[in-house]
Amino acid sequence: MARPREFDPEMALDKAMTLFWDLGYEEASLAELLSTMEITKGSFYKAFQDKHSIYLASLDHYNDKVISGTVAFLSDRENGSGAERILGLFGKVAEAIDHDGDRLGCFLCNALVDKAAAGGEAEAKLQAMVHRLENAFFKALLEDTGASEPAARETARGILSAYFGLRVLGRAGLAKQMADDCIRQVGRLLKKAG
Amino acid sequence: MARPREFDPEMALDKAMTLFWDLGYEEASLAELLSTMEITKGSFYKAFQDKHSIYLASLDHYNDKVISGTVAFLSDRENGSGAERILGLFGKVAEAIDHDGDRLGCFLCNALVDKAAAGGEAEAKLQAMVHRLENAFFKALLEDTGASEPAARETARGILSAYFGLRVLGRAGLAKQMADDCIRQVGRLLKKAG
DNA sequence: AGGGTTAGGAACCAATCGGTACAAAACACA
DNA sequence: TGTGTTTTGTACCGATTGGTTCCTAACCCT
Repeated sequence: MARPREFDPEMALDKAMTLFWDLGYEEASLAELLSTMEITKGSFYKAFQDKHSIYLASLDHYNDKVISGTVAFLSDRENGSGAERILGLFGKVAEAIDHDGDRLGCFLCNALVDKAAAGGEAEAKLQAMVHRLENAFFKALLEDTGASEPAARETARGILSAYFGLRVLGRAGLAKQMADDCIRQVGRLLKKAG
Repeated sequence: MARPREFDPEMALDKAMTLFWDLGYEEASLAELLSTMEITKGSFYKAFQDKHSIYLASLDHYNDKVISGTVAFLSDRENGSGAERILGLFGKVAEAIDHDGDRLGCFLCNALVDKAAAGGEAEAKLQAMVHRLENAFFKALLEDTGASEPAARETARGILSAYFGLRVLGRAGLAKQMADDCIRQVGRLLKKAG
């Protein structure tokens, strides 16, 4: 019935997400977005409302892809006990850092700090993602130890903050030296109080 | 010998620092800088080289004022044992968050994530500040327990990541609910392995 | 009081910002 | 083969970006 679009919207969104992830909201200019998405302005504004809208869409995309993947990993009993899964997640992060030299960090963590995103819809999305992560830690902790719910909740939050801290250090380029030590400390939190 | 300047350069720098702290590098526009510093363009470019230079100066200023204050607090035996001082620091952070509703977070932490600052001189300054903090934790830990240096180093890094994580959560507006739990977990890290 | 020197402030700058308008192009369907 | 519909690309928009110029104002010192 009409001219078909020449690009895959999801692929384009994925590229946009990566750019926001790397640069933050303001620093990712429209021009850079267009070039990395490999579309032109016309297509951009037709497919995605405007810059702010595609930023929100990028947050959702991150939630759907990355956070969901992380939560799934933390929930999957095939990855070992709850504590093993949590340590496994940290191990994967550390590996990405000093194997692939990852300096992107975590989009969620970066966006939490990014003031341009703050307020309104974005903040609500971010907080929802944080709670998803927290609950994934919480459930993993509850599962393999007989810990009380309040104790597991507390530990989950401690691990959550250690997680964000590690991602900050990773982005700063310092985690290569520190990641292993940080993870061993997370391991201590997992021992018998979890 | 000449016309005296009508503003206090250190006060102005302090204002600039706070704006960068709150908004990040890009988001803090020159216009906003000028209005919060209460000077005009002429004075600005005469006293401080350009935007990037005053950003670097702001980082130094933060190091001199805030980081130094934190390190001093962590070193001062009048604030209790090493572990008590560390918990005291976290307590102060938590108090700022749910008493004054602090959403600024930590400039160091924010800047570590801010890509606009990344690379070159800024990154070196940031890493130096991180190491100052790490060493302050390390020394506090070494002091009151008879822990080995490697063990204290490891714990210091775990605490460092928990610290940054808490600051991220604080900036996200989530620490009000989580701060106490996070701190109790830090307390666990301080027990006998520190 | 006057000269030397510096700060202050406004006018101006090109470049870039995000966003819009609109015509040409490419398809589906009749 | 049109015809209607949607995508695509480009030209254009005002606003704002960081930065420079340059004249005037204000001061210290002799």
